Amino acid sequence: MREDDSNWFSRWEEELPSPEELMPLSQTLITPDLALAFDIRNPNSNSSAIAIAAAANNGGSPTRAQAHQPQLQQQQQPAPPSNNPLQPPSSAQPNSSEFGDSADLGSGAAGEEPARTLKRPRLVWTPQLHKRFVDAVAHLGIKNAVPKTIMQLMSVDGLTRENVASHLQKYRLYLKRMQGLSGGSGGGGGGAGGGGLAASADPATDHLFASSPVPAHFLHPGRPNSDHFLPFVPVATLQHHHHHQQHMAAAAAAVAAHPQLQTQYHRQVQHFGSPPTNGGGQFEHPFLARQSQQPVHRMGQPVHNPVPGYVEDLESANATGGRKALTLFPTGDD
DNA sequence: AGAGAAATAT
DNA sequence: CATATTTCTC
Repeated sequence: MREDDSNWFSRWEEELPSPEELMPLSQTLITPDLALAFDIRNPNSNSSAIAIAAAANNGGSPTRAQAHQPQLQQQQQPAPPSNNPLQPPSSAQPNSSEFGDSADLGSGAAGEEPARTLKRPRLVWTPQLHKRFVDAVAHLGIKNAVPKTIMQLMSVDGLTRENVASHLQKYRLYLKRMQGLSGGSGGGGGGAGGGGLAASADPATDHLFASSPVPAHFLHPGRPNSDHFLPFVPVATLQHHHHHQQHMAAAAAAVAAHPQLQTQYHRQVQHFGSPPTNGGGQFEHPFLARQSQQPVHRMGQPVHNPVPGYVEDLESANATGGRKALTLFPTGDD
């Protein structure tokens, strides 16, 4: 499996770029937290590139649009209303900013602990997040691909075992499905491979998974077949005539979440943001005190979150310089 | 205690 | 309706 090790390493970067990923703005600016810590004031202070994935469930909306997933990307800034509009992700450069922000899982460790019993908002599995998930699983191997390990490997703050477990379940199902129609009959080896889009039982579900290339042998353990799947990312299901600003809000893996108690109208936001860290695994950042937690406002009010919720690139990719992205992972293959 | 699968909620 | 969350069981 050493081979894999080296492989995944290089693969990691390759798999990073996704059409969808590029679309959303993945600009990483100075986080409010950071700014505060450094006492820096950015004129543009729209820094908080908070990608808020709001899942608007229209229960009784007259508007009957197809099953869309209205995910809004909002960037709110704690500062004055003078908000700067979104900036086009002009630079397609991978943000190598790795700042660990503290995710408040509904419980601020910063001195405010409203309630730890608060229910966690819905987690939005963005392609990126999923990618990370897949990567983790891939690196771990199906064998060790257990929720706990995966979760730990992902180092995604806010992610809980349940989340992973649940997703893992789905993922396995997806894989199984793929196996079924790809190699099932006749051994057309790799029929569904590249395109893989040919037959999809669940367009929506598959779509997400399709976003991330299957590491490889995922489909058939025991057979180290290096069937390379084409990096071809099926952008299927892109049949929207309207140009919306929405799309996959996937700027980053996560978004700021905060306990907004909305009965039915849910705009749950999730805040994540734990980069793979460096050096040694996952540590806490001595700096960046978490002063997230904003006072709970009454609902109905546009809550600006002073929360240091910002997104950033998931992976730190490469860097010849000398930074190791996700490394030192106990691949633990015995 | 943890993982897997199913059921439920949103 | 699909997805994610929650619960139960092994």
